[in-house]
Amino acid sequence: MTTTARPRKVTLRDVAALAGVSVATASKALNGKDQVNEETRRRVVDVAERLGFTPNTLAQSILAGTSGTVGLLTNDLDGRFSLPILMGAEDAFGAGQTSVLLCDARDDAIREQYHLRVLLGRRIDGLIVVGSKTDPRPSLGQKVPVPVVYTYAPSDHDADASVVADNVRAGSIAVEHLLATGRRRIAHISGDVTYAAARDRAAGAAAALAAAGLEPVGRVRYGSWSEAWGRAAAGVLLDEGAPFDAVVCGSDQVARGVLDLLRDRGIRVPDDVAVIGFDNWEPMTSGARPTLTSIDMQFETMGRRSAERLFAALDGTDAPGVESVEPRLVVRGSTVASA
Amino acid sequence: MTTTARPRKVTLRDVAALAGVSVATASKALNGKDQVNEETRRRVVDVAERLGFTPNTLAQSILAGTSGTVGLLTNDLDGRFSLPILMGAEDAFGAGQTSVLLCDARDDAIREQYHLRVLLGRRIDGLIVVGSKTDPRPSLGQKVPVPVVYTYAPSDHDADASVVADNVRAGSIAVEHLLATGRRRIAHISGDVTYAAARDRAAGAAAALAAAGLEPVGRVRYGSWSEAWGRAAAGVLLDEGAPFDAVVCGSDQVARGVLDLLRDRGIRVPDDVAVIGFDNWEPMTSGARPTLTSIDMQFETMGRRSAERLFAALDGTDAPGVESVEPRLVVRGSTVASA
DNA sequence: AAACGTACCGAAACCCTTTTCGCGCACGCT
DNA sequence: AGCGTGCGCGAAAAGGGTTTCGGTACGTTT
Repeated sequence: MTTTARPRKVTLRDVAALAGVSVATASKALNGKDQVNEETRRRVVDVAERLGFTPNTLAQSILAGTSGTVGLLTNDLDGRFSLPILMGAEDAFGAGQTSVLLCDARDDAIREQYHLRVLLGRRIDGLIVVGSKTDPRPSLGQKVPVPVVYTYAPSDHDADASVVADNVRAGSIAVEHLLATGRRRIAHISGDVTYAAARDRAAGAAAALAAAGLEPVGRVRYGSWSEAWGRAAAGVLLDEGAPFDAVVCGSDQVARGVLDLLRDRGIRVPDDVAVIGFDNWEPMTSGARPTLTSIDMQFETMGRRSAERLFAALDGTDAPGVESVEPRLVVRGSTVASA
Repeated sequence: MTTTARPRKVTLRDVAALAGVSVATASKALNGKDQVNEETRRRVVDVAERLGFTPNTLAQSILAGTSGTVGLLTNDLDGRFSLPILMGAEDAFGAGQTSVLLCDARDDAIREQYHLRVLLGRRIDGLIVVGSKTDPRPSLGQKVPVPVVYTYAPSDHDADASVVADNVRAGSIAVEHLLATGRRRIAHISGDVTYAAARDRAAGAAAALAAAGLEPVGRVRYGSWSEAWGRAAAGVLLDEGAPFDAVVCGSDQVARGVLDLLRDRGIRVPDDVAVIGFDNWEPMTSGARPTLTSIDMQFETMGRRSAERLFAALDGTDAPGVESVEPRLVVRGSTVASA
């Protein structure tokens, strides 16, 4: 238990003293301000380096009025959606000199309030709130004295700024791709109906079908976001006997289940039936046989955009409202043979 | 572009003024110190509430000398391993009044140095460094003036504090479980040989086999951490003809591939062959047919332990050294029929 | 009535850095 | 020699909160 007394933090005063100048001069020397002799500056910089001086950002912040930090309040830290968003945001901020304070509220309003207090106490310059579902979430309201950007889940208040995935568009893109590959009889096996993401994707898919003057094969089958559901639903679909040449799946996991069952039944993909998923989740898409075509929701872009809009809000140059991020089609073997 | 002039932050001075007391009294009133009349206290608290006063933690920190924040420096933000660690740590800290500053160095030493400077500038009280592989990583050295805990990847310096997954033990546990279910001819299909995790698990498995007086079926087959590799290796294993009744797989993804190929070849799991994976990654284990028995490396526990050790180090009551977290067996259908 | 105690309150110092402003000094010019 | 000029540096204030210490007012004791 050698309590090796950690060296007291070295302060600007120490540097100044050792360099034989005042703190004011030391400060100017280190910050590249003029009004300081080049020779003096060298001496100060030298001492600072030798002492391992690091300016206390806290003290700078208190004076500047801005802390150079933002809060990242997530509700779904174990989900795989919030992670890329987090990455994108951290990336966008890290490039500047903004640091990220991470909090996980675990979908609990009490915890959220608690974290909010702490973050405000730390004088964050802004806040990004990451939802756990795509469904709109209650706004933190106007009581928060810093700009807020909601992402993944939009705020239910119009005047707030939100960045969301465009699930409706994603649904359309999926169907349009299937149509482009010559499919005409398209079934839809989705996920949990209580998720707006499931319903939105279905709506987009339906719209694209209607625009092409086609009828869907059966109605959308909702269930859960699991492979088991994908297998079960695909089995039922086959047993019902209505012919189909493509299946839009609510997520990559569901698609994976569908693929497995089709394979079991000896149905060739993509020759007999094309399959497409959502999320472009690499472990699912690359492990599948054949590899899975999917719609990437661009979570990382969402994170970056959230950060960018937060910056804009800090400058006072951000129009509130919901911004959708365009999804991206990633073609693989489950829809196109050569891919 | 309604630049709604955000309300200037309300300070203790404002509260004091409005309550008709000095800042000192206001401070004492709000912090529950004695030496303040109960009636005065009520008045101050009341005003503070009405003004939405939040004490400036930065100012408190500058005085206290400790910031109440810790750095979480990860190198693998997109990996699924660091995330639960992060959660565990955030959880352990969030319970107290410590906030987490998140940085992603993306395995780049330059970026790491940069982030380190920033974090030290922000006067973090401690630092957790999350590696991207389980292989030892270069120590940040003694230059860092705050306690550091390395996790996932241990530091290569003995005097540092590290928290790691016990991959050797995990390998042994896997084999012991297979032996307990009556298996005797055990093959091993691993992942990328350049990963210490792969080699450690293999070593543990080999030790457990040897302890039971058994020979492995063939040598460990290294490849990559993918389902495709699992399928390929399982195919080769079958074609070689040496009988086996169990396969230890380097990861859940590899196991999934092995399961798929066995299924293709009409081999029954777990009746003919048992399969076990590592990581207990839910999307893999639950989607597999049958569901996959796996060894949970307890990442979340690692995160929590890292936080706890960091706390201990702050108290000066932490012995340096590497601490292993005990893995946990999770039995499912791929090794036991009834499960 | 004078001395003493006590309970409250407030001025000021402190933490660390930045920034403004003024001072002193050396130099060049008249 | 005297004056103006400009450069280099330092004193001091600011920023928000906590804490120490001194002071005030009131009630109590002798």
